Amino acid sequence: MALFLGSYANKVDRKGRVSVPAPFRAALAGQAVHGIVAFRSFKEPAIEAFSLDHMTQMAQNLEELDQFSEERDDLATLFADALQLALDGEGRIMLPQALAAHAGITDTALFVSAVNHFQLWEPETYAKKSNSSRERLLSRGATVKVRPRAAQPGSVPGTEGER
Amino acid sequence: MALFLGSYANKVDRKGRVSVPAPFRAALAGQAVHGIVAFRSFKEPAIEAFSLDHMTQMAQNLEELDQFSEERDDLATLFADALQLALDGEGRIMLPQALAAHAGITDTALFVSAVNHFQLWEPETYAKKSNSSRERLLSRGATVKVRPRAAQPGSVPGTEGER
DNA sequence: GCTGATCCCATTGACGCCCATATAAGCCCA
DNA sequence: TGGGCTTATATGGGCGTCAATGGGATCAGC
Repeated sequence: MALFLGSYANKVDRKGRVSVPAPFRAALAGQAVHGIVAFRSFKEPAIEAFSLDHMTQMAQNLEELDQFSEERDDLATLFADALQLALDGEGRIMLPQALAAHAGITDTALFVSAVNHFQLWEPETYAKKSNSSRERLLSRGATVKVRPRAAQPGSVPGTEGER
Repeated sequence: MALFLGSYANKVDRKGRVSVPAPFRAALAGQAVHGIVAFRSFKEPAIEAFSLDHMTQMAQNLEELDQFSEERDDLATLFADALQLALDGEGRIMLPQALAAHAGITDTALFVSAVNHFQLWEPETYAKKSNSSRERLLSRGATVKVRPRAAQPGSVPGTEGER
C-alpha cells in the first residue's frame, strides 16, 4: 500500500495540466499496476485520487457485497464517475474540466495526502477544512494508537550500533 | 521502537539545513524503514518528528477505520501536514519553511527527546515551556510508574553502554 | 479544417550530493 | 593519569541534477 505524505501546491497551466508532486509519483511507482484513478469526492469539494492498484482492491471488496444490494449499487456509482488519468512524460496529468469544477480549482491545485490515497483541492478551500479538522482533533483529544509489533529483533532501545 | 534521549541545539545554515544529533541518528538507524517524518505540533509551537517506521504503523492503524468516516478524515489531516525529511550524506535534514515558521525557528533548532519520537523547538521557547512543565511536576508531586515487563533481556533503560 | 490532446524541448530554480574544514570527543599509549 | 593522536560530528560551500513550468509541434478525432 502506497503511503502518501504532505501537501503540495502546483500550478494548472493554460492547457489544464498539473504536475503530480514527485513524492506522490514515487509512492505510485511502487504499485503493481501503474496509473491514477480520480473521481469527485461525494462529501467534499475535492477530487479523490487513488492508485489503480488500490482501486482494484476496492473493486474486489465490492464483490463481497450482495450483487443487487443498494449499498453495492451506490458504491458502483463511484466507479462510474471515476476516470483514469494518464501521466505524461513530465509526470503531469490533464485535469478534466468536470473534476476541476467540482473542486473549484482554477489556477492552482493542492495535492493533499489522505494516507492511502490523495486528494486535489482548491488551496483556500482546503485551508478552511484543514483548520476545522485540527480543531476537532484538538477538542476531541484525538490519538492514533500505535500497537508495538511483536518481538522485533534489534529493536531494544540503546543496544543498536554504539560508536 | 526507537528511544530518544536528551536535547541538542544545532545550527540551521543559510540553506535551511540542520544536522540531526548523532545519538538520534543512531536511534533511527535501528528502524526497519529508514527515514524521518515531521509535522507541526497541534498544541505547541514545535515540530514533531517520528521515524518513518512509526508513521507507517500509525497509517496501518488508520486503515482499520472506515475509508470515508469523519474520524479517518480528521486524522488523515495530520498526514497531509506531514513531510518526509531525507537525511543527506552528513546526516542533515532540510527544514521546510512552513515548519520552521510554525516553531519560530530561525538560526538554531533544539532537538528534544519525546521518548518515542522527538521534537524541534526554538531554544528560548522551549526553555519557557520546560520550566513550567517542571514546576507543574513539582507541585503535583508527580511520579513515573515503571512496570517491569516480563523477562525481556536488555530492555532496561539506562543499563546499556554509557559513553 | 478545427479543436483538443499527447509528445517533445527549453528554461529556471530548488534540492541533493559531494568535498572541505574546524571543533570536540574518544582512544591509546606512555 | 596525563598528553597526544585519531576520528567523527557539526558546519560551510560549490556544483550537478531533477522537478516544475511554459510553449511549440505533431497527431487524432470530429
